[in-house]
Amino acid sequence: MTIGIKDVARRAGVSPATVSRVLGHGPVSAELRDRVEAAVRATGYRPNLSARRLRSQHSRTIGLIVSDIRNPFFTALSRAVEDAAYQSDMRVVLCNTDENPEREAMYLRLMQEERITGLIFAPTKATAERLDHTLLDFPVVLVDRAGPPGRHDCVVIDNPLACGALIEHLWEQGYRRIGGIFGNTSSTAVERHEGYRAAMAARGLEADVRFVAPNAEAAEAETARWLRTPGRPEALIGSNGQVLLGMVKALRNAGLGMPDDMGLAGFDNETWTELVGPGLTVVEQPVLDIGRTAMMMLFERLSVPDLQPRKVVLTGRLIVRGSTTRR
Amino acid sequence: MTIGIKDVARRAGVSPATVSRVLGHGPVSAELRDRVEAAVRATGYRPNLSARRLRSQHSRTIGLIVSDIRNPFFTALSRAVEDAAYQSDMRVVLCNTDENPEREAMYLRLMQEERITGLIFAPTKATAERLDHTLLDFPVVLVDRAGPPGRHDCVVIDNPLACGALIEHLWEQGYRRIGGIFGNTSSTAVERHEGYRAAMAARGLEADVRFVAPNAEAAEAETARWLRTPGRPEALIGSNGQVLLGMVKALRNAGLGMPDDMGLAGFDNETWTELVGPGLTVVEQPVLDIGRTAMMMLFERLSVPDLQPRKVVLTGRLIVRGSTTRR
DNA sequence: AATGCCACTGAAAACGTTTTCTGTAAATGC
DNA sequence: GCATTTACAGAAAACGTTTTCAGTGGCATT
Repeated sequence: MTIGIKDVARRAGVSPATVSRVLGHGPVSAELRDRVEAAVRATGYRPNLSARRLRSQHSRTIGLIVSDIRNPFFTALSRAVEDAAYQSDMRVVLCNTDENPEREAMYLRLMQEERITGLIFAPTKATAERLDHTLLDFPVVLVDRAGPPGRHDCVVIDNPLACGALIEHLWEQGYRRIGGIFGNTSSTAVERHEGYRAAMAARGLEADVRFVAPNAEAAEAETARWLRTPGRPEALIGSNGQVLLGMVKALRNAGLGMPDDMGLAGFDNETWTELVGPGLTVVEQPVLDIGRTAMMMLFERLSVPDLQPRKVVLTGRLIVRGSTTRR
Repeated sequence: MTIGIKDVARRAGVSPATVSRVLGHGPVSAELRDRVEAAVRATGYRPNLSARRLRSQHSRTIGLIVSDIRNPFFTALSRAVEDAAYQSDMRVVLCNTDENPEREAMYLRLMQEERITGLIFAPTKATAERLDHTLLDFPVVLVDRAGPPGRHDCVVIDNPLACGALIEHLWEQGYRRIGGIFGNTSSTAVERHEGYRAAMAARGLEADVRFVAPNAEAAEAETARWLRTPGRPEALIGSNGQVLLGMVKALRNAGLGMPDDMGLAGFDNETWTELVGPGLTVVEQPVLDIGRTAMMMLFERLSVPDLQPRKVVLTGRLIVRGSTTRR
C-alpha cells in the first residue's frame, strides 16, 4: 500500500538495512548514499514513526500535562517546552486535566502507553502527593507546583517571597485590611496563601481569605459574594491570572473603582492586566525560563538517572501599576 | 524489560492472542476473560501504542495545526477538538506554525510520518493554495481559513457579513472615516478586508487600510505610526484579537480615549475585551462550534471518503460595547 | 450416527522499521 | 607477502502487538 523502506531499497538497488543507515547517519559509502537519497526523493518515502519507535525502543516524545491550556501561563509554558523539544528533535504530547485527578490519572496512563521518554507535569495537590516515580518508567519534572519535598525534580517560583512583596507593597500604599482569594487545587496556591499569612502576621494584620476553584467564574462569584458582606477589605489579592480576572469582573459589576474603592493585585502578567482600568499590579512569573529550565532538568535526569531530586526556585518580578497606587 | 502481552498471557495461562482479544473486545469465554483481566491487573500491564498502531495500521490520532497556541481563539479551538477527539477514543497532536510556511511544511511531514487518521488545519494563505489533498494520505478539514474553493472541506464564519455588520454599526454611530488594520497571512483577513471594502463602498465611504503580521507587536507599531500621521480616521477596526490588542495598546500610549477620540472594534470576544476601557465592540466567533463541526466533518469524510468537498459557514455575533457607542 | 455449524482458542504471520550478526574486499602493519 | 584490521553491505532477527488461519469440541440438525 504505502511505500516503505523496502520499496526504496529495491529502487536504489540496495538492502533495507542500507537505506535505514542512510536515514539514520550510519556508515554508508558516498555512492550508495546518493543512490538511496535519490530513491527517497523519487518515491516520496516517509518513515513510519510507529515502526521506528517500536523497533528502536525510544519514542523521542515528551509529555506535557497541564491543568488548562486556556490559561495563558500554561500556553506560554507549552510554547517554551515545545520549542525546546523540537530543537532536540523530539515531539510533545500535550494534555489538559481541568484540575481533575481522574483525568490526570488517565493521562498518566496514556503517557505510559506512549512510552514517552519524559514528562513535564503541573499536577493538582491530590495527585502530587500520590505520585510515585517508582511506578512510572520515565522521569518527571514538576512545574509551577511542587510535590512533597525530595521526591521529584521541580521548578517553581518563590511563592512566599512573591506574596511577601505583594503585601509589602500594599502596606506601603496604606492598605491595611487586605483579603486574599486562593485556588483550592494546587500546592502553589497553598504556598501563596502561606506567604500571604506570614506577611500579614509580620505586620500585625489579620488574614482574611477565601478558597475557590481556580477559574474566573468561581472567583467572580466568590468575590461578588464577598463584596456584599459588611466590613469588606480595602484591597484584595488573587492567586493566579484566572482568579484575578474573575475578581476584576466582580469589581466592575459592583461599580467599584481601583485603586480607591478597592486595591487589587495578584499573579501572572497576562496581556490584559496592563490594559484594564489603571493597570493591574501583578507578580510576573518567568514562564519561558520555567519551561526551558524544566526541559533542561528533564534532559539532565535522562542522562544521569540517579541524581538526587532537585528543586529549582526562580523568582517572580513585582510589576506595580495603578490598581494599587493611590497617592 | 517492560511487561508485554506475552507475560500477561503466560500468567493467565492463555495465548497472547486471547489476551489481545480480551483487550480489544474479541470473542472470549467468560472464564478466560476473568483470568486475563486478573492477570492484567496483577502485572500492571500497559499496552504499547506504537506496536498496536504498527500492527493495526491505524493511529487513532488526529492532527491539529494552528498558527499560534497563545492566541485564545486557537486554544479554545484546540480544547473543543481535543474534547471531541477523546470522546471517540482518539489522540490529538497539536502543532504551532507561527504563520510560517516552512514550519507548516515540516508539520505536514510530521503528520504523514505519524500516519494520522485526519487533520484539522488553519493554514496560511501561501500553503492553503499549495495544499494538495492528493499528496496527503489523510483527509483535511480547514478551519477558520478557507483555501481555493472546492478543494477541501472547511468550516469558517461569514467574514464579509460580519465585517458588514461592524461597519453598519459604526456608520449608525456616526463614524464616517473608518480605517482598518488587517493581518497579511490568512485568507480570513483577506475576506474581512473585502467585506470592509464592500461595506464602505456601499455607503460611499473611502477605504483606508494597513496590513500587518497578525500579532500584537506589529499591530501596535503600525497603529502608533498611523496615529501620528495627519488626517487619521475617527474609528478603526482590527481583523483579529491579537491585532486588536496591539491597537488598544497604541491608543492607550497615545492617550486617546474610546469612543470619543477614536472608535475601535474588531474580531474575537476575548476575555479582556469586555474589561478594557468602556468595553470593546467585537464580533464573537462561535469557536466551540467551529471546533466541533470540524471534527464532525472529519469523521464524516473518513466514513464516506468521496463526498464532494463541503464548506460550512457559521456566523459571528456582533457584541456592541462602549468603545463604539458615543451617544 | 453422520454432518454441519458455532463459539472459542492457539500458532504463526504480519506490520515497517532498526540492529545484530556475518561476510567480503580493501587497506594497513609487520 | 602474509596476517590483521577496517569499512562497508546484506541477511535475518527483533520490537510488541493484531489478525489470519487452522483447529477443537460441543451442540443442533438431518
